[in-house]
Amino acid sequence: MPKVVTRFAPSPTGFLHIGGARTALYNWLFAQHHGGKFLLRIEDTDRKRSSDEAIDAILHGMKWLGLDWDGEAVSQFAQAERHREVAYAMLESGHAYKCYATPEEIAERRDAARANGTSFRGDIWRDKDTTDVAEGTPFSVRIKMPREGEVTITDHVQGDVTVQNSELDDMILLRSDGTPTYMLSVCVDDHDMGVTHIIRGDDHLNNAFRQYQIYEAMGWDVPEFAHIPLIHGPDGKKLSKRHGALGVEAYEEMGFLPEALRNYLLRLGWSHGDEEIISTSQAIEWFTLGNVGRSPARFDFDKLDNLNGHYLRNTDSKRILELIEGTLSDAIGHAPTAEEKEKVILSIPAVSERAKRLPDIVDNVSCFCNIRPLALDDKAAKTLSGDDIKTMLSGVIAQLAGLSDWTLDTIKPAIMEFAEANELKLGKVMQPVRAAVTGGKQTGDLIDTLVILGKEETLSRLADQTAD
RNA sequence: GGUCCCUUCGUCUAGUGGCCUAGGACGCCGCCCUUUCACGGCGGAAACACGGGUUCGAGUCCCGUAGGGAUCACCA
Repeated sequence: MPKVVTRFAPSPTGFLHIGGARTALYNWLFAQHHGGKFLLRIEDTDRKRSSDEAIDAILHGMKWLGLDWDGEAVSQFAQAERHREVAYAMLESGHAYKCYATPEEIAERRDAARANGTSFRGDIWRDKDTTDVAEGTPFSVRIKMPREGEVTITDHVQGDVTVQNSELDDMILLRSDGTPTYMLSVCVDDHDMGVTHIIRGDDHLNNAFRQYQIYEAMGWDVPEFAHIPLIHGPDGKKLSKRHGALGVEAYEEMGFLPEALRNYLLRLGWSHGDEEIISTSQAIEWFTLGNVGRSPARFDFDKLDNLNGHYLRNTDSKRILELIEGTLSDAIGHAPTAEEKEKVILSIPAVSERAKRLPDIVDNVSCFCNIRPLALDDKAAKTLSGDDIKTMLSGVIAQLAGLSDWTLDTIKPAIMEFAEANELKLGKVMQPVRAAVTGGKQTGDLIDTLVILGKEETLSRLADQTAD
C-alpha cells in the first residue's frame, strides 16, 4: 500500500468557511492517522474570481485551526502549462477533440435540449469533419467520453456508486483562450502530487465519474474517493455565504477556541461510539473514513458553546489572558497594567467556570481592573438602593478596615462577626458587598474575589457606594 | 426535469439481524447544592419517515412511496 497523501484544495474566492474547515480537518486527520502527508493546494485557475485576500484568509484560518500542511501551499494556476500539455496528449491519443462551437452556440443547444427534456453533452464537434475549418479559428478542447458501459466507484463514505457513461458530457478541458479548466487541473495536480485519497464535499460526487475518465485516458491510477456530506444551517438549508456560512475567523472573533471548534467539527458527521470530548491526539488515533456519516448535518451553536465552555475551563489562565488582552483593553479603556493582569489571572479560573465564550470572560474579569467608580448593572444597582444599605456598608468598612491580614481566613470571620453583631443574615451582608465590589459581574466566591481585589481596592469600592 | 446521494429524540449521533421495552451528548423541564452566578450531581419528557416484503426474528437486508440534499458552466 502506497503511503497516504491527502490534500485540501479550496478555491480562493472567499474566506475559509465552516464546511471547508471540516473537509480540511478530515483530510488532515486521515493523513495523520496513516502517518502520511497532507497537502494544500489553492485552486486559482479562475483568475477573475481569485484574490490574494482570500488566499490569506484561508491560510490564516488553517493555521488558527492548527491544521498544518506539508510543504508549501501550491498554486494550481502555476501549473497551467503542464495541464495544457496533458490536454494535448489526450488530443493526440484521441481521448479528446477540438470543438469550434462558440459559447453562444453551446448555450443555445443546451437550452433547446433542456426545453426538450433531453440532455446536451456538448458534443457538437465530436464527430464533425474539421478539414474546412479556417486556420486560426479559436477552439476549446473537449474530452471524448465513452458512450457505452458504466463505472462503479467504491467511495469510502458513500459506498458503491454506479453511473452510466452515457450520462457523462464531453466536458471542456481547455478553454478557447487556452487555459485549463478545473476538471482537468484537479486530475493532473492530484496525480502529479501523488494524492492517494481524495476527501472532499459531497457536491463533488458527480464529478468523480467525469474525472475518472481523465485518469483512464491518461492511464493513471485512479485515487480513492471519500465524499463527505455537506453541513447545513440550523434551518436545514445548505450553508452558503449568503445563508449563514461564516469564515473561521468569525468563530475566532466570537471567542471560540480552535480546539473546541475542531472537536465540534469532528463530531459533526463523524463518531466514535459515545465519545464527545475528543483530544486531537485521540482523534488522530481513532479517525477512519468508515465512521463518517452519510447524511448532512446541521450546525448547532448551543453544542459548540458547551464544548467551548469545557475547553475554556481546562485552559491555562495565562493563555486565556493572552487571548483576551486586546478585547480587555477595549473594555476597560486602557492596556491592563502588570498589577491588573495579576488580578485578572487570579480571577480567571473562577470566571471561566461560568463562561461559554471568551467575551464572557472579558466581561466578568474586567471588574478586577482599576475602573473606579464601578459601573453597576441593574440588578446590582437595585441591591444597593435599599434602605440603610449605606449605613450597613459603612459598618462593613469599619469592620474590614481593622484587619491586618487580608486573607480567606480573616475576611470571612470578620464579615460573619459583623452580621451576627447586627442581627443580619449573612446573605443580607454578602449580596450588597458583592454588588458594590463587582458591579454585578459573575466572579465566583465573594471572599475569593475580595482577596484578589486586595484590601485597599475593596474598601475604596465599598466607600464609593456609601458616598452620596 | 435527468442523474446521483441521504432519512434513528428539536439538534449531533450510537446501532453492521437477536445484547434495543433503542444508548450517549447538546438543548429543554424538575429537583439538589448555594452568599450571587455558573459549574456539578440526580431525575424527566423526547426518535427508528411511511408502506410492502425477506427472515423464527428488522432500526439493522430488499423493493416502493414520501421528504430532504447535491449536481447538470469555456465556475471551482
